[in-house]
Amino acid sequence: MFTGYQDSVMSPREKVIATALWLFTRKGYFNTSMRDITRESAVSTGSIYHYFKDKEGVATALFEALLERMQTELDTIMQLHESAHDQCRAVISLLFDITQSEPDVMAFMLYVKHREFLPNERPVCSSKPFETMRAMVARGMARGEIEQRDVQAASACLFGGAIRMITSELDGILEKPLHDYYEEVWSCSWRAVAAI
Amino acid sequence: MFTGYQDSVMSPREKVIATALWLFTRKGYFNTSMRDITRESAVSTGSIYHYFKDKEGVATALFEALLERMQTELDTIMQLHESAHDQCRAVISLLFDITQSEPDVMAFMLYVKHREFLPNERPVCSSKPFETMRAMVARGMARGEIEQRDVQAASACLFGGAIRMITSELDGILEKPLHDYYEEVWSCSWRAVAAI
DNA sequence: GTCTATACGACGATAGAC
DNA sequence: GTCTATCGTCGTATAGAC
Repeated sequence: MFTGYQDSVMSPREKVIATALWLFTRKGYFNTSMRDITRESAVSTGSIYHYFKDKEGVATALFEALLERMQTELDTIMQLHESAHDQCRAVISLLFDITQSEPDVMAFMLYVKHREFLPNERPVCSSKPFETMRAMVARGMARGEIEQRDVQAASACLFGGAIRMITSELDGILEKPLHDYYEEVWSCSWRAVAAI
Repeated sequence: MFTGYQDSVMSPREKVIATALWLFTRKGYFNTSMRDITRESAVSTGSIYHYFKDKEGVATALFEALLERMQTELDTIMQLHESAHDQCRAVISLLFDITQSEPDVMAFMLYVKHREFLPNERPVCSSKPFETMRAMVARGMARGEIEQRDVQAASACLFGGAIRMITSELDGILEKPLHDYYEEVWSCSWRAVAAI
C-alpha cells in the first residue's frame, strides 16, 4: 500500500502522479495496470482519464515533472559554486542525496527504460539535465581545471563511477549506506579527469 | 524482418532465442508478443511451448546464454593476461567490441531491465561476470597495482566510465564510433584507481 | 515434435449517470 | 469533475489433430 503522501493535501492529478512513481518503480510500467493506479491512488478511472489522455500520458507527465525538478536543482548548484570542480562535486552529492531520500525518483530517472513505453521521448542521457552536466565539464576544460579531451568521454568518466554506485544501491547490493562511499568515489572520479 | 541467422542451420530452439534477442532489444520484452516471436522465428506456437515453459522461459534461456558466453570470454582474458591492469583493459576492449559488433547482446545484458520480467533473476551487477570483474580489481589491489579502497567503489569507478560510453553508443548519441574513444576512456579510468 | 484453432483472462479505454 | 459499469481487443497459453 502506497503511503507516501498522507501528510499533505494533494490534487487528484498529483495523487495519480505520485502513485504512478511508486508503482512504476516497484513493479515496472507494464506490470502496473490502470486498475492498480486507481486502487492505490484512490482516484477513479473516470477522473484519471479526465486529467490524462491515457496511461502513457501519466508516464509522460511524471517523467517531465522529474526532469524539471532535477534541472532546477542543477541550476541552483551552478549558481552556488564557481569552479567546475565544486559544481561537479555538488552534483554527485545531490545525486547521492536523492538516491537515499527518494530512491523512487532516482530509479525512475536513471534506471527505468523509458523508451519502451515512451517511444517519443529522447533517451535520458540526451535530456537537459545530462546536457547541463556535460556543460559543466566543458566549462571545466575551458578554465583549465579538467584536462582537454572529448567532452562526452570526460563526462562519462567523471560521472560514470557515481552512477554505477547509485544503480548498485538501487539494486540493494551495497553493504554500507551510499553516502559512506561518497569521498572515495569523488576522489577517484575527479582524479580521472583533472588537469595535470 | 529478422535476418540474423540465415547463414547457418539453427535448431528451432536456437531460432527462438535469436529472434527473442532481436525483438526484445528492439521493442522491449512487454511490447513483444509470442505472436511476434512465432512470426519472426518461423517456429509455431506449439513448438515454442514445447521447448520453453512460457514467455518468461524464453527470456530466462536467452539471459543465461548471454551471461555464460560473457563469462567464457572473461575467463579467457584472465588466462591471457597477468596483471590486473592488462586484464581490466582487455575487459573494456571486449565490452566495446561486443557493443559494436553485436549491439543487441550488449543492450540486452547491460541495458534491459530484467527484473521487470524476470522477477527471480538477480540484478545483472550481482551476476557472475560482474563478480569476476570485481575480483580482477581486488586482485589488482592485492598486487599493489590499484590503490587500496573499497572494491565496490573502485570497480564502479574503473568500469563506470566505459559502461556509460556503451549506453551512450546504444542510445545513438555518440558522434564517432565507440572505439575512437577507447584510449581516452581507458586512460581516465585507470588513472581513477591506479596506485600512487 | 510440429502444427492450427481456440479458450480464457486481463487490460486499456469509454459511456453515460450524477 | 467524479463516479461505476462495461465494451472490445489483444495476448498468453492450451487442446488436440497429425
